[in-house]
Amino acid sequence: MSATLRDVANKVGKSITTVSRALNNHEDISLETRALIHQAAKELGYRPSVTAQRLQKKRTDTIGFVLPPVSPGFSDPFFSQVLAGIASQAAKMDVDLLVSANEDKLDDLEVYVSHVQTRRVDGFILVRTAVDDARIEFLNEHHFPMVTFGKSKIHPTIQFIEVDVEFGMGLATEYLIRLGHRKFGLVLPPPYLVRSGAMLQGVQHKLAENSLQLDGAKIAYGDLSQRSGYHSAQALLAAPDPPTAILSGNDLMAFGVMSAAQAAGLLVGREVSVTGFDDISLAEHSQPPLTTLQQPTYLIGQRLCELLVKTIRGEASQTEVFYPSLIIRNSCGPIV
Amino acid sequence: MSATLRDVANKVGKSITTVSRALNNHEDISLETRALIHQAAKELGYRPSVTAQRLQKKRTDTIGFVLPPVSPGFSDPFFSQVLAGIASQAAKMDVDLLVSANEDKLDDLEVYVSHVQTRRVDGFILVRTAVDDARIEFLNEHHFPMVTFGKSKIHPTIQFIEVDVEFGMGLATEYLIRLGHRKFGLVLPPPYLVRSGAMLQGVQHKLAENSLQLDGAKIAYGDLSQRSGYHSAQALLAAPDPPTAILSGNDLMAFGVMSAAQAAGLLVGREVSVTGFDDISLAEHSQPPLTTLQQPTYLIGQRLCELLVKTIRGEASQTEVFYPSLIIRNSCGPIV
DNA sequence: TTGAAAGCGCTAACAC
DNA sequence: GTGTTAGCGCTTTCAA
Repeated sequence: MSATLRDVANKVGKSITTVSRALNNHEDISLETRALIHQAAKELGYRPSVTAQRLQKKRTDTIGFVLPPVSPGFSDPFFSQVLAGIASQAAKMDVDLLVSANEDKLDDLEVYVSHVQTRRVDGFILVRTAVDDARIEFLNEHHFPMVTFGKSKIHPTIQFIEVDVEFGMGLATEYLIRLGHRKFGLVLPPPYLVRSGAMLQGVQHKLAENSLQLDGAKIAYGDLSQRSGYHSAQALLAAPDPPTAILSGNDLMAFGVMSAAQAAGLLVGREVSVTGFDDISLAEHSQPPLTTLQQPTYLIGQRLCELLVKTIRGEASQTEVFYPSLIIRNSCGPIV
Repeated sequence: MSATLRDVANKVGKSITTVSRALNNHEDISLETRALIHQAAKELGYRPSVTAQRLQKKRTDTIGFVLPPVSPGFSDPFFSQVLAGIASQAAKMDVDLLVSANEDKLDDLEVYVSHVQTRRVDGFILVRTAVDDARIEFLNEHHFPMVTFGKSKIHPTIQFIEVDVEFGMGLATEYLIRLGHRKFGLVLPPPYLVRSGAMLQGVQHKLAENSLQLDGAKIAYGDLSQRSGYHSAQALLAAPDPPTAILSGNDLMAFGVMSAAQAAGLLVGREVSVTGFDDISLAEHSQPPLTTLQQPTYLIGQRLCELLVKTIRGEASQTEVFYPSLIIRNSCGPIV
């Protein structure tokens, strides 16, 4: 098949070792031989076998990413973007990206355990940090490198990239208050996600600052799909004294919220205001275009990867916090 | 770190060879020793090193998937779904999935070349089959296993999974004709994609069957993003004698088309009809909900993976063609 | 039924 | 500067 070190060695009449070192540009090989060997390698189309290198180096130069569970039919465009960022950065840093999914309904954790035990990857990128996160627990116990998207409250020392969602939701809330809204509804991500609680706090703090408060009955939890946004909003809107503004934990749910409002005969942006979170590309072209919180999705992916690889390599690295910005479109309007 | 064969061998006082064979359930090891060894392995938490296995077996048990180019800010939910399907099937078939992206604007092909040369994967899944596809050309030359999503006209012998888009577009066209439409516009995928030409044919054939024909000036090509759908539709709608129905090559562009129509003051589903292709989950909740062609995205991913792995393993396998079905929602209506 | 030995392709200590 | 030797963890002849 493909040329090996031995082939190159034979061709130039040197030992395998010499060839290896020449190709890795070690100083102890004469410039002359180095050039000779590089030349020969090129002619033979030699490329090292990564597998052999991995065995010898006892590293995989591979990082793992487990797709958030997808009910067939639903997938979050947000994470596709993050993944694209990770993949691009991985190429730059010369590591491979191993993407996995749960084998059907197997426990999420199984995948991580298996990958660790078989030494398939050098570290993991975790998304959707949970309040009590079994993955973090497990990896931490085994001193396995990881970075998380969203800081873990329980393990604050783990490297992370964060979007300050509390700040973000505060921004949206403030905006809605200025528009005159006083009755708010929330459609949050599942409560077991760290992000969910932070979002709630963001809203509550901002309301408190303005001497307002949130009716506990006006908080709904979805599963991040439009469908769940739709149903949550239906309930919120059907209740007595319905909210005039609904903040959603992600854009997908916000789309569902808008649909529900429209199905209820409400004009979004006039009779009811809706905000999202993420600013996926669809948000710009929804009907009406969605007011939402933008986060640098692709960049986040890149940073996650960079942080992890640096952590693995023992290089200096630092966590990073992004502050989302409010993108004002037409899904919110002044209270009538 | 983690236990190796040697550790197990030492523990039971047998040779490494015996342990290896016992663990792989070779018949030539007494049931007794086998049980003993399995027991010991379990106690030590032994798991084989995949890297070592790969070196020895000269296979990587890994398949490659290169993300379609993503302009940061744009990513097609359709492919996230496909990817999820691939990943789930990969887990089932016990192979790893290596996901790559182009390092910035490097030629798409580079990634494939590099992976082949360094023997990183055993085969590739290709999406977005092009009319003249350099990737297929290259892999074929090197006798490297691959499956494509969408049959290649030039290399018809390569295994593929196909959605009959010609049939699909025919379905949509027929539906629109029945609604009374006579003036059609098209927003197609880039012409270098096999799919683009097939879609055009689907429309043209159906029109011809009904003694209608398509004005060449009413064909626009987008890049699969909403944005391009928007601009294409703007042009189509601004021209003299504009179409009353616009068929789009994917849902994302259809969203853009709807936005453009709405921006031009047209009521989608009444004054202008729009269809999409893919039926991504957003389609159900767009405003208005999009009439589109459904294809079993997740399943397609699974089949692609299955087909590739079987091909690699030399098992019997067969290409498969899916026929999309028309999902009628509210973006189309009778001609007024 | 079991073990010794070789080798997958590479890197790294240690000599010369 | 360069080569010899060993070894990463595994599978697989081939003997015993």
